[in-house]
Amino acid sequence: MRETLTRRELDVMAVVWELGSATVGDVVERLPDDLHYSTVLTIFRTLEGKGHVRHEREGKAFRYFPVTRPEDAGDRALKRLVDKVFQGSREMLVARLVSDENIAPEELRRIRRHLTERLKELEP
Amino acid sequence: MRETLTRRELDVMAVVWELGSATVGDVVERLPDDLHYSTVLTIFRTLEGKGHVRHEREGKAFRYFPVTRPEDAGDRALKRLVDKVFQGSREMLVARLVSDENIAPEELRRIRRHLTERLKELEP
DNA sequence: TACTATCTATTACGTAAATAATAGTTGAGG
DNA sequence: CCTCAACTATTATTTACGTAATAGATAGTA
Repeated sequence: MRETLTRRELDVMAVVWELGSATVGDVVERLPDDLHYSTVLTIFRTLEGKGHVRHEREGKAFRYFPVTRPEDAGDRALKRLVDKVFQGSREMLVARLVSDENIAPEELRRIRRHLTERLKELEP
Repeated sequence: MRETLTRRELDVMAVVWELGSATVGDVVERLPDDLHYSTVLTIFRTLEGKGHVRHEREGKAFRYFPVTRPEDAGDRALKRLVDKVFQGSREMLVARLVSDENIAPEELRRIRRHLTERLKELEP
């Protein structure tokens, strides 16, 4: 249940998370590089084996539901990124994250507001 | 030159970035799981093939220098993370990033300050 | 200059990942 | 109730990763 996702598996999970649940067909439709139906099915079975999704029958097809939340995968990836790429500095990471020329000021403000809230939690 | 890094390659690049440059020995020393000398050498050759490092002779050994910067790898990883895991929301990413119980308030303030600076750049 | 410790180069091998062909199953419409 | 399109199950192939053994080169030192 705590197994790491490969690139392709992440692609599929992204769709499942976004839609809330998904069939093989849903995923095939959405992924840009068009994979064979059976390819996606194989990936789903792997994901199920790893405990990231479960399925229910729906007509003759399977519908897959997420078991792990995106946050779980995200936390691990973020930790790795901070450690290996940004030399342990969360600040450096955020700096890069907002270095995009096209970021909306409103988005920056929202993020800043969130930090303020978080500060209040830590220092009541 | 724009090729993606595998886990192991990232481990090695992390050392190169941190030290500014590194020999095979440097890397073997620092990586926790002790890899064989020739293993690390192989990884360096792959990295060189992908354009992430170059080398100069130093005595009889090679010294490897980074060609790509951590920011480059970081930007790609962040984009992927935002898109696939955090459904396009940078805010959600930051929220997770600072959800750590042990984060220092001072660090939060530094990040917030940075956002303020960035806002000034965008809205002079 | 010959020896030896330390490097690089070459080659190999097991495992995991990615992809898909093909065989078997199912359910809805004629 | 039979058929066929749409699914799942099984099996296979190719490529990428990770790791290392071994062979060949090099440079400092006795």
